[in-house]
Amino acid sequence: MNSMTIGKLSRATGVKVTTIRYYESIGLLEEPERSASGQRLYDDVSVERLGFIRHARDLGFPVSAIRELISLQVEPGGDCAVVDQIARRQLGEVRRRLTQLEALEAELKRMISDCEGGEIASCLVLAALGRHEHCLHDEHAGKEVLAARLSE
Amino acid sequence: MNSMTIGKLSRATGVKVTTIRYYESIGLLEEPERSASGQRLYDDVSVERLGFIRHARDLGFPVSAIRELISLQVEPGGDCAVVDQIARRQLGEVRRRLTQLEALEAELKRMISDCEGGEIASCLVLAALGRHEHCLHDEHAGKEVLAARLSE
DNA sequence: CCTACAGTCTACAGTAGCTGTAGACGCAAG
DNA sequence: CTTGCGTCTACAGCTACTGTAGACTGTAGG
Repeated sequence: MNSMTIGKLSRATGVKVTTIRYYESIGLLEEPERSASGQRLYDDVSVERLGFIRHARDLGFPVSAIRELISLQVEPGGDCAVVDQIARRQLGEVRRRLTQLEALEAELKRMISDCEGGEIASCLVLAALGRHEHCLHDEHAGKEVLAARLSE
Repeated sequence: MNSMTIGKLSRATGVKVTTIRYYESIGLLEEPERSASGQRLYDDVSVERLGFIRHARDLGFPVSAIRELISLQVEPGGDCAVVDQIARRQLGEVRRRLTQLEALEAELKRMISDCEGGEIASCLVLAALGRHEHCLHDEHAGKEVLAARLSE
């Protein structure tokens, strides 16, 4: 018998118990069997599925994309191009963030190296944060990429 | 007279009206004067302050850090080291994310280039997502950096 | 068999950093 | 005077979870 409780599934996949229940609640994982007392019972297939979800999440795929990937997985006769497109979109996203972060790293590095210590009144980090008109977000720079929020 | 409504402040700084009100509600911006009819009235100093906040947010500083920076700004006799430390912490964060994203980019690129089209049943992107045991999150890799969520 | 304790259950609130909505009021131009 | 945008408050919603409360279950030791 290959049935396990939610805790074992959690340890097997590295996904927290609460997160597993959350995935079930939003329909990413289908509802599992229950024991007589109502505890969720999973099997090896569940480990596979949750591993897939976790890996996709770790790669930064949003839940909506994962939902799409799962629905595609279910009909194995379909065209691979859709999957490819989702992966490419994700790669584009990752590259966009990389570009942003590289710019941020450069500016932070510059700010910090300019700051030679001393009193706050003359702190160059604070000054740099104030000098917003010459930095990333110049209204006329036309680089929308940089204007996008980091956390997006 | 240099007084402006919230809409003008929004246009002057590139911060949305709703976001300005949100910043006020969480105490990042102090409550402004009001007109007789209750509309918020700002001045050039407000533009400075909001610009500072926006720039710091764009650099990825969390609101809590910005709050700290503002409170430091208010007492100009203090030591610059605290500011420096916040900036360095932020730089560390940015670099951590850069490392993660570079790894993700590599894996996504590999996944996509492996996929030569065809049917979903044999799609290598989906297969790669399933093959979680050999990828970023190998339990024994010991690289916690890579295990951290992208969206953090 | 009893007790202790870890594990599980549901349901709901909280997190960050906003965005969107509803419905009422303000203000300037035609 | 009306049109239409701007502003107001208050609250719900977003993503992807995390944390909490309070009750129940399962198991190992004594």
